Amino acid sequence: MTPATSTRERLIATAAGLWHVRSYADVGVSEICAAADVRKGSFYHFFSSKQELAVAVIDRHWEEAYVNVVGPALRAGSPMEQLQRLTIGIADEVERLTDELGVVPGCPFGNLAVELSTIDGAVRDRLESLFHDQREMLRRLLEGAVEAGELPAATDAAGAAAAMHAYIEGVLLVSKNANDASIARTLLPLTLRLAADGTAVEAASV
Amino acid sequence: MTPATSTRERLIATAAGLWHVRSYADVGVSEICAAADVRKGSFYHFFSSKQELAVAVIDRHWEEAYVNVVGPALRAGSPMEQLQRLTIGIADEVERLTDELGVVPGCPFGNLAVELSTIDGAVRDRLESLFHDQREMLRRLLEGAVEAGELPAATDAAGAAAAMHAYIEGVLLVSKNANDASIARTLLPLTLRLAADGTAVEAASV
DNA sequence: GCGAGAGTTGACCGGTCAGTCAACGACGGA
DNA sequence: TCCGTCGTTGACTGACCGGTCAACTCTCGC
Repeated sequence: MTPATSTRERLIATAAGLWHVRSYADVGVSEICAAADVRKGSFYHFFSSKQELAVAVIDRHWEEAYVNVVGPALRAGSPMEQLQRLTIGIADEVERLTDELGVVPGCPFGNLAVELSTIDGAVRDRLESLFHDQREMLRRLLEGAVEAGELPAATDAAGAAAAMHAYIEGVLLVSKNANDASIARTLLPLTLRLAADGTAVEAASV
Repeated sequence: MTPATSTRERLIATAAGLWHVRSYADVGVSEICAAADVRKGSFYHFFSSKQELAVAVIDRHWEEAYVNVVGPALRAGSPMEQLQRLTIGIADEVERLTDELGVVPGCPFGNLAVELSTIDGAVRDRLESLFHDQREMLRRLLEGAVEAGELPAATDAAGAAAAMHAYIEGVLLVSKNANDASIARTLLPLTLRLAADGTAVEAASV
């Protein structure tokens, strides 16, 4: 018989796909089980609740995103080149998922954050820790860019990293609502503008 | 007896508040009715479905946002000053709502967009039209800034407006997940960086 | 051969969901 | 005075929700 992990893995992968395209609330445990060809009793053998599956799904999404998008972008080049390749890689992934799923699914983390952050503390905490890691990754890249002379020494790397992270989430949100992957393609490269020292444009007095 | 509009208005206001803090799926028609002190039969006298109420709630949120935030910001000053006051006004509103509701509620439009855009076409379409109007508003401000010499003539106003809109949505998303209104306060002023011509920073070859 | 534990099964639970309906005022115009 | 309409009421529906459970099978160490 298939190994013990197979059923559990199938549930995670199935839920990840269904929740990404629709929403956490709209796809119930029964539907996930049916799609994964697993009986409900088995589901609760592996997960104590729907919420616990959600946490596992979040981890799975990040593992896959790291392997398919983040890792390749960081493999070579100067820090700013890596950042640029990261934004392009995200746009590539949006297009790939759109073709695969027939709809622009948005960011799996942002989707769950919006739907559950004020309702489910466990999911919110996992997402917050993940967002923190993502911002840290961007911050290290920006600091590397400063060291390499690609950005001014006065750059606020942590602030810019937080802004870039928020921007990427926002772009994926509006692409999803418009159901238009080309929006991500167009807007994501502008992420780098947030790394620039904006003192000139921010100097306008209030 | 109270005029005909009162019950309907109460339902819209109650649903707007509950959905903003929690989520569309998590707050049902019965709970809205109970909180608004309306019987379910009356609900379906005014709205043919939960979805129809959602559309009315979206319109209501925009009316209020325009009166409380957008209108005041656009009342005076140069275009760039107006933009800057808009970002500050949004941060003010986030803090006000956080104090009032006890939690950072995020953007009511972004929240519904993420939760429903791939599920409910009517809600998606209303939000898309609203997002379009918001981007147009930003575009006009940016074009005004170009005319006033506050931005270079080569500025892509439409592109920058789309980027700024996405950025604001993203900032509200991450503030909500972190449940920290100060994030919005810190990040929203950086919106203006997206208006700048980023050719220098975007020039890094891939 | 024989337990033990992991994995599986399908029937089942109470509760809640969005939505329906027939009956019942209240009230304004004819 | 009567009637039509707008609003209201509360009981009701069928479907589905997340979750439970006892019984069963399979595999593996002993």
